[in-house]
Amino acid sequence: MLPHKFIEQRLQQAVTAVLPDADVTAVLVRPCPDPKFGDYQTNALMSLAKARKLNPRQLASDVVAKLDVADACAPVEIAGAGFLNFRLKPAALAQTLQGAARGEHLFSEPAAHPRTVVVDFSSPNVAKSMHVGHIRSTILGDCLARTLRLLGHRVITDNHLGDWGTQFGMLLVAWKRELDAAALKADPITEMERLYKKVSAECKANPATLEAARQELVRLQAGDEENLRIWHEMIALSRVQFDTIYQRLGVKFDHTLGESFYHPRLQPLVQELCTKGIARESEGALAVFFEAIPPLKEHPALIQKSDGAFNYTTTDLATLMHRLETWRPDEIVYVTDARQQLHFQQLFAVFRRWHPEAKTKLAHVWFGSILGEDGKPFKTRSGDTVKLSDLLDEAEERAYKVVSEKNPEQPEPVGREIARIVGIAAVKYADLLPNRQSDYVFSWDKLLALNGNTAPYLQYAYARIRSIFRKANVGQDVSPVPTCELSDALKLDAREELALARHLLNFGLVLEAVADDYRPNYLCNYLYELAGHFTSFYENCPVLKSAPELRTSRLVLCDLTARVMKQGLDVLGIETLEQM
RNA sequence: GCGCCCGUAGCUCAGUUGGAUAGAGCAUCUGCCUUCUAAGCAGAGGGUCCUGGGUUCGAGUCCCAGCGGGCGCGCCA
Repeated sequence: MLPHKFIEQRLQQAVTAVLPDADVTAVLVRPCPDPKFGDYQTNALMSLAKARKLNPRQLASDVVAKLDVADACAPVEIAGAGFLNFRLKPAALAQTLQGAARGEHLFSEPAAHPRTVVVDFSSPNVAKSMHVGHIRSTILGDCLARTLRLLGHRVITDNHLGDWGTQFGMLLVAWKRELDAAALKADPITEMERLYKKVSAECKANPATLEAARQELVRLQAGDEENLRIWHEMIALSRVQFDTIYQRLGVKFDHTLGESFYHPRLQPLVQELCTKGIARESEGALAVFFEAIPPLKEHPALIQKSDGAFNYTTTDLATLMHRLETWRPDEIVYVTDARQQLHFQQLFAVFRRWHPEAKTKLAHVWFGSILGEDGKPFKTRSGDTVKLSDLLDEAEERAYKVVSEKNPEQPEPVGREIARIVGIAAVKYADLLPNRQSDYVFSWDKLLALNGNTAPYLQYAYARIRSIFRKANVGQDVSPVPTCELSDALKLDAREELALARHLLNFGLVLEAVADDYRPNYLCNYLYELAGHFTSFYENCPVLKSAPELRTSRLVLCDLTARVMKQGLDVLGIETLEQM
């Protein structure tokens, strides 16, 4: 068991011994903010004492009297207003590191109670190009899925494609009237976007075109053969584009069930909501009202439009039901931008009223916008949305410039491959580093900066470690992370060694925090600190030139750092490089 | 009008159940490459955490009011 878990368990037992009816789930152990206090601390006793009007220092000393952590810690210290400070015994620290070096763990433990979690993210629209608006959902969602998987949960990723709706009526009109077959063949998305742009302008100007679009949509929904064929073709062409992007990003989905998949379920669903008295007629449409929920009182959810068509609340309800029936998840996570908060509040509220018995946790994980350097929504110079493929191309191109400047003698193909990995990593990292709820300003210079909290910096730290192993002649180059020989005792004496070692132990804690709060930026910051601790160690503690025993000990530390860095970056969806 | 979010160093941003002396990068300044990749390290300066109240042992974090900004608010998704 990892030390902090051990301490936490013993601490909770001690608290229970002193206060048998206390809820100990919030009695947690955290790393100390300053190493001078120790390795771990708890401040839970102070809030516990406050809630019960006890003297916090007295409670702390009562708990300490019942607390036995001597296996792992030096005597526990009561500090300040009632903190408990824990200091790991050197043997406990070394033992944990050695367990990791033997491959028994990598500073995290599988969840005690694995859950089934559906993660819904990305969701691009058919016949349109993926653009910057999809990048955060895609990258965040993928990262959360990876984190949950690493922690031992059963994760199902589902890409809810926008493949149904009014836009297809318009597209069908334009497709039939003025499709440029050659252009379609050359660049399908651009042609479909051209068609859509043209016809949607026409619809605004000319009611007859709008009516024609409506009729095409009705025919499509009624199963008209030609319309279905065209629609299928649009989906197939779009998915080629999506798959290309996902491949570049290293993102995979277990399922891609578009909106159209749920179409047959919508009518019965609406029927049921009406029969159960949950939905009712309002201004010609069918709506669910939330009189009992103050924030939603003024915001009923429409589930059928006055023209009889369904909207996205209806589809999302059907999707939700399908997921419950198919996968029986404990939790469903929706990764979308902030503007959809009201929608998800409504969706969840309808569902709770419909199925009050359901225990499934529903989480809307929302994020802010990507802004240009002018502080306005990120656009190209000409004012168009930035295509994701262009963005990734530019990232790789800019990364190549940096790479070849740093390493001019590198053969071009090698440089290109490094640039690909660095460029994609930089874009992803820039997206994961800010608190997801804040808007962030997209800046190439910051993204690809070689110093500061960026992907290249982390990758560089990793590459430096790997370089040590090449020079050390331990392990083979084919194995990205060789296991090095272990001595029985790690020698952790230098300040830099201890700081690095202690930081390694916190990896699992951070992963859990990421999963609990859906915030990958915690992991970004952890890895940045890890890289910082490592480079300090690297500057001050020679590895290869040290005496044999110390050399081995330091190689172990290097190896563990590399493994955590690689695993951490992998969770962020970022590849590592053996050489930069 | 109502709701959600934001306001932290010159700039861009972190800030884990409220917790110990508010952090990082950039920019400015000072050192460090015959030594495992200097894409680096060590150090310095720089703060009314928007304002004003409140809660309490303790508030950047919670509550109330105000100011400034972004977004959303029935038939788009």
